[in-house]
Amino acid sequence: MSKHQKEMGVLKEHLGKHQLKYTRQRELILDAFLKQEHITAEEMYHQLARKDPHLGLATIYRTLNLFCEAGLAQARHFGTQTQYDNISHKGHHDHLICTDCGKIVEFENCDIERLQEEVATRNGFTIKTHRLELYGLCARCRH
Amino acid sequence: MSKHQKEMGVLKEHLGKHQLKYTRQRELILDAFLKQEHITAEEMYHQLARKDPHLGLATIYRTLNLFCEAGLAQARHFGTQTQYDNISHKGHHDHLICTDCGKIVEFENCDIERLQEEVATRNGFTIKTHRLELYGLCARCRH
DNA sequence: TTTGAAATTGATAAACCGTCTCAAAAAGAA
DNA sequence: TTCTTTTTGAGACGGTTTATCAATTTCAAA
Repeated sequence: MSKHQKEMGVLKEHLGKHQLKYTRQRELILDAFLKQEHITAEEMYHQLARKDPHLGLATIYRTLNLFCEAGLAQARHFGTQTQYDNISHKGHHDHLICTDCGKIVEFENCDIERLQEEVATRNGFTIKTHRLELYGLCARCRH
Repeated sequence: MSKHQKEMGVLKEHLGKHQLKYTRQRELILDAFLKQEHITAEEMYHQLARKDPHLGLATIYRTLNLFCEAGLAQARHFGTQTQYDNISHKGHHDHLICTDCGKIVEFENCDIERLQEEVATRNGFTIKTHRLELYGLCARCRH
């Protein structure tokens, strides 16, 4: 009995609508995915290698893309890799990044999020996720 | 006499600080880059092929990455390619990105920028640049 | 202006990420 | 069970970006 009844329901509904099948691999990958806020295919590959050493990387890519189509995940290109964000995981945090020492401070700001919504609405968009990074110098590196 | 005195100054200062040299290729690439709002390495490669048929693709990648380090450019990964944004072109533009069709809408929002400054100040940071990307569905893809 | 150490270049090889291919296996309806 | 369809795993593949390295260029010092 999984803890992720709701998400599993969403997935099964999507599978049903598209003549797709519910497989052991898809269940395994869904369980691992829902525990994360965001993950890359490569990370998941290593993470699941213990549970199923024969699970192929291609299957993980296929399945994460399937989750995107089902509305459970959201792909985001970060650096050279693709991050798959867990949509159901809220509390999105943004980053302040020091370009000198690499220090990263996480923050959350409701006012900014509200303004983002406004901008999106004005342009006919519906936001699913966002990414905000502020680059500069931290207090120590400014001197 | 270039039109881009200010940016060239920024580049030369960065070069000086890091024992790097000012070359014909870097000047050529900077000129081409500053005319664009954003460009890929491949696009620039073709664009500059007429002026210098022997200019290598690797040099373009190296130089665009150098511009990022100097604070003149900002890399953005979309799809399989990397877009190099011209920081100076506008104040700074942010992006609304449709995850379905890839459509990109640029926007600027002073209120958001002001709130960003507040967050930074509160954390002792001095912002040099930022990156804000809103991911979702555009009006057409929502249906 | 020449000299010489250090950085840069161009050409191409290599790495990297993600997708495609296809035979074998699994799912699921009848 | 049987049969059709989908999925899987393994590796090949394709496109983008980085690494390699000998030859060239820059630029500071003589």
